[in-house]
Amino acid sequence: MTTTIKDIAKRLDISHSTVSRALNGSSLIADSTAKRIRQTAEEMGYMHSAAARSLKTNRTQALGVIVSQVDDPFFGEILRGIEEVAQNNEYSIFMAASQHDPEKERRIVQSMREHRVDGVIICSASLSQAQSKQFTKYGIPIVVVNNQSAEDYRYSIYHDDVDGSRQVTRYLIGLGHQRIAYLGNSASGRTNWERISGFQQEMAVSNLAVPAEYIFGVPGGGPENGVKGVAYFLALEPRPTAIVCFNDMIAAGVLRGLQDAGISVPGQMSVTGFDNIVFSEFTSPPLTTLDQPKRFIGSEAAHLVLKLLDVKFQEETNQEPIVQILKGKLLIRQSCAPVNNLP
Amino acid sequence: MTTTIKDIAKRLDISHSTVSRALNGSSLIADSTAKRIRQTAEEMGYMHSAAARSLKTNRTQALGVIVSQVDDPFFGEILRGIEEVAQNNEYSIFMAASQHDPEKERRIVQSMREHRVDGVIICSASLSQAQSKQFTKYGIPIVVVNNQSAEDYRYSIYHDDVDGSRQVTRYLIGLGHQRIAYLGNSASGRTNWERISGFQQEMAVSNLAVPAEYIFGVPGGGPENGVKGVAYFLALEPRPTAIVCFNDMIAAGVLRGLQDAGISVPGQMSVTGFDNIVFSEFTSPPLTTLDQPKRFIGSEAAHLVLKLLDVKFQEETNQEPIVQILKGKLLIRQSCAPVNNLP
DNA sequence: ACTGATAATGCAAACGTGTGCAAAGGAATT
DNA sequence: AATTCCTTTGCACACGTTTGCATTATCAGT
Repeated sequence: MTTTIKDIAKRLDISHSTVSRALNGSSLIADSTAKRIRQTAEEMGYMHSAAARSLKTNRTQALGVIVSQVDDPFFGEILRGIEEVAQNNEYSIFMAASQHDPEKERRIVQSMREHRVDGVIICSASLSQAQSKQFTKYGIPIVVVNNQSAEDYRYSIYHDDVDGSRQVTRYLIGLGHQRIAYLGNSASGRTNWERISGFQQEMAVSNLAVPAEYIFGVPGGGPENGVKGVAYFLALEPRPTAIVCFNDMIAAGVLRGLQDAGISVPGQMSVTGFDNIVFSEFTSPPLTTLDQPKRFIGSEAAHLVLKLLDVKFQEETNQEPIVQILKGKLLIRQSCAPVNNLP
Repeated sequence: MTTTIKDIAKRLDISHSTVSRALNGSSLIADSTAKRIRQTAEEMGYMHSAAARSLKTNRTQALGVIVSQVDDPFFGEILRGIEEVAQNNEYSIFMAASQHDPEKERRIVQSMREHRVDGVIICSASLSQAQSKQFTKYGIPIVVVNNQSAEDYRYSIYHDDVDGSRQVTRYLIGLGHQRIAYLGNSASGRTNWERISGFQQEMAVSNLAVPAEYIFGVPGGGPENGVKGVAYFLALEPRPTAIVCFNDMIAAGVLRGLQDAGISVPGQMSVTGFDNIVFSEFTSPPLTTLDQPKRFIGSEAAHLVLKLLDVKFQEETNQEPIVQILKGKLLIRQSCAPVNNLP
């Protein structure tokens, strides 16, 4: 049997309420008795029952984190940021992957409601509005990271994809490129639009034309789609001299495709990635990419939920939406070069 | 207020025990009333209180997963395997990263004990014996995945690293290599030893000598260590013609180092990885590596804890240790070639 | 020595469930 | 019509905490 607060009380011939207070550091209890209690609690291997406690307090000290895929290295880093601040604030995390499956989403949301998580962080999972309402309806605060759906959430952390995409494009333009193509991921919503938009804005600033066929979308964010995309662009006439890719995975596929086609990077074609996932440094050539502060995004998201959970905050504030937009930084490596032969 | 079982009872002018039974599908309740109850439960947006329930039942339907790093792509895939079967069996998962920090480990173990997780899966976190005893002592079953420490656990899932390493080495020998070096990760315990051991065994089978300086250890599993390692091997005389790397990350670093040194792969040097993490396919050249069934390892681990939790199993069995050893498969890509100029 | 205030502790109810046992209501058997 | 039996429901307690309130012990001030 696990030892309870009452066991300790009995052993010390004391009321269990005293034990409870002592263990929670109440100032009501005399130092001497508090000390004795803590000591025998230790001896008996006592451990709080989170269940019993949260039954009374309506707090579980647990956060729910919903991610679309755990094995996506991008989420891995965000998760790390979240986990770190959760841990530092004595919160545990419930993790679940939706895999873009509505039925799984339903079950995840249900399970998290049953466990009465104090708050929820949704990572790029395009969770349906209906599901997320299940939380807000019952007063469970939600923070959304890099929201993909068009729906608006009150509290969210974004990466500034427009700005990031502009940085990348500007760099390429600075290298003298004029025929720049964009390879997007149609399966991704808002993120993709904003990256396209940033690309177009920056091109427009420099009065560079973007023919419609220079913007292409592939149906996913994996490397295999980069291979597809590059095949498309190579068939174009005139051919672009640089390709801005939706993310690093796709860019890796593009590099592979170009190599197979015997086109040297960056000699004959410049390529950029996006996100700076861990291995983008080890493609060949190393990928010039936009370093998105993933871990920081995660930790900010966690800080935000915790803030929403803070009683002081709940009272004082007018409950205005909080949206935090973080900027990334261009990371220049070796996949881009100046155009040598202008058209 | 969240609606409780009693609210439903009151609304239907019925006892709350009847509601409880109906909602748990007890056969005692008449179909007609059960139906009415389920329906109004739905209407009122009722959701079980996991806390209250587990207070009575001593079951939380939650598993703890301790990992050393969430953002390691290797663990990401294992996690996915775990998460999938947990979800399919109505279990939630508590995730925490130890970061190799003993203090964090302590807090994680405490938190999981407080939350009374039904079982724990430890992934390559070299959790101290003292901490893991905290679980077993209180009857919480543990399954260990790829245990690094020398300590023995009753239930564990291993990858057969000896066999994997032999497969890789045999392949290289088959290509005609005779001077083969091994680049290990000294920070990793058992895994590293076994991979070295497999390497040596296979070399011995073919009567090939392994000079002491051909086995080198770097202090970590990241790519930067691959760069270090390759510098060491290149200075050797005679130089090896192939390098067997501890894992894909290190191999990626080796590829980078070789490229910087102007040595072509696989023309002048063959390189192998280990694990087959997602991007090993996108290094240049694509890495020949040992495909470790990571997702499967994860799902097997989850199945094993669930089995340990099963009452039937607990009764029937003589409680013998269960150790499952899974074999990986050599994945031939383009980082290895036959030796052209034998010494 | 008595009052009043303060510090420390105990009592008991509640949180939302599950479940053994008793009870009620029929239906079936005698 | 009385008995037995089965089906369905309710009663009441327990799970391990927290917490408002009452109670006791302690002590200073008159």
